[in-house]
Amino acid sequence: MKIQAVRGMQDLLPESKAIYRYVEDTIRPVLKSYGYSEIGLPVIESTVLFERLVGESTDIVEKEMYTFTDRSGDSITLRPEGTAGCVRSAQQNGLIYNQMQRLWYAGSMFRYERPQKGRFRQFEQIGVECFGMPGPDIDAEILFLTARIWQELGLTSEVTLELNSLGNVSSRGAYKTELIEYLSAREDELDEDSKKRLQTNPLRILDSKDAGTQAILKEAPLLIDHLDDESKRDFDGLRELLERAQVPYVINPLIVRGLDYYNKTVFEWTTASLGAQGTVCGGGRYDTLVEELGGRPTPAVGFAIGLDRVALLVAENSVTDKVGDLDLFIASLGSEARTESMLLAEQLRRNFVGLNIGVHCGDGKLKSQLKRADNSGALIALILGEDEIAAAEVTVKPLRAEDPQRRMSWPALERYLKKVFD
RNA sequence: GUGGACGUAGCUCAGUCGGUAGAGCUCUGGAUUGUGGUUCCAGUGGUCGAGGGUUCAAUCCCCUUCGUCCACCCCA
Repeated sequence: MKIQAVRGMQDLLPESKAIYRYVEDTIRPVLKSYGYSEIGLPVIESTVLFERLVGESTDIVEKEMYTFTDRSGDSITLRPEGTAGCVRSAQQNGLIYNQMQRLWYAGSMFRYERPQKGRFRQFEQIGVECFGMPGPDIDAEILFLTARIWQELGLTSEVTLELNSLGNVSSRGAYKTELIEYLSAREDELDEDSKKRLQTNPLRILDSKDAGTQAILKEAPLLIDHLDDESKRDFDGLRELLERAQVPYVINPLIVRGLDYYNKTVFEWTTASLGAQGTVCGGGRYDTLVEELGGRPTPAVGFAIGLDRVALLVAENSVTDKVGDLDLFIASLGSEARTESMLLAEQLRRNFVGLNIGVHCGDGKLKSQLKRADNSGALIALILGEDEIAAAEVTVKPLRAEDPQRRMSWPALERYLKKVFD
């Protein structure tokens, strides 16, 4: 019986890993350009942290967490999302004591779900959390920021911004009773999940995909019509900023998000090209979370980008011109020449930092070595054989130009490389 | 967790109405004792996902299981 990867875990082979790397390398400078600082957070947290902050009745906490008892008997959980840990850390380390913070992090999250395209049990997120700013300016900023990221990745036309406001705790509470009242009258027509949610988490019924439930919801009261004055003012303010910055969006009054901690502004960036897993980025405000952890009341907003999904989009949309890994390939014939080729490579790596140099290891016909040189994308192949060793020279063979190959001494080679690669 | 489709060479896939399999790409060798990208020729490579059942005989039929994909669900 062969051992294979655990269900829901994916191996990123060099080709796809390169896409992830490209996505990260594109996003990182954008975050930096907005003045956000990177923070490193643990993959494991106390189970209670998620129970408390994400919400006991959320699906994530109820049935999707990787929870274990460690050797000392403590209940620990592989983080299913990043915000809780970030809030914990910011709080514990005093980062948000009387100050504003703009933080970001990248890493793996874990949820025990049925794997699907764009959904894995270990998945990668880039998360952003901002503390100490009540909005709506900061809300607009992170939306500008995300829009900028899609721009840089060439995904702007693939992606739509959907916006909603959940209001504050009391206006949402008032709305909730109204919604329950409305839905209870038609309970028989609801799907099974929604019936259950009527008791546990009525707002989640809003984003049900069940056709019957959707039909009933058409007539249902809308959250966005029940906002408190402050939430309404902030939401209008956010909309104005988006419009003036010409960031297109649509209002989707049914966005409620599956984590309990959100309030006021919530949003999702969605795509039509990823099937059922269309949310590529999601977030919103969570003004009560810090307090819930025992801190002072601290307004906060954040979002997470699903790297795996973005990578899928990039793979589908970008014409990734296959750039090879190497600049220079060194072929050798015979064991003496092989030793020399290793030493030459070391010397060149020392003198040409940043140049990617591959050396052929082992025996092998020159023919196949050159074939490999060609596939590596190298501009130039160097050949070292008995003749070259005897003359203290090296054969330089341009692979992408019509120039003929030439023999030259090692110092001449360095002068030549300097000319070619500068 | 529920429903459906699918698992054949490293990859993409064909095929066998039940008699143990084939193509393209890759890789290796040759045409070219030390010269790639185009050709041409040849070769390596498969317990036909795993386990069990029916049968003289199973890659094919049946059951179970694992995995993948799609939808539900969930959300990034």
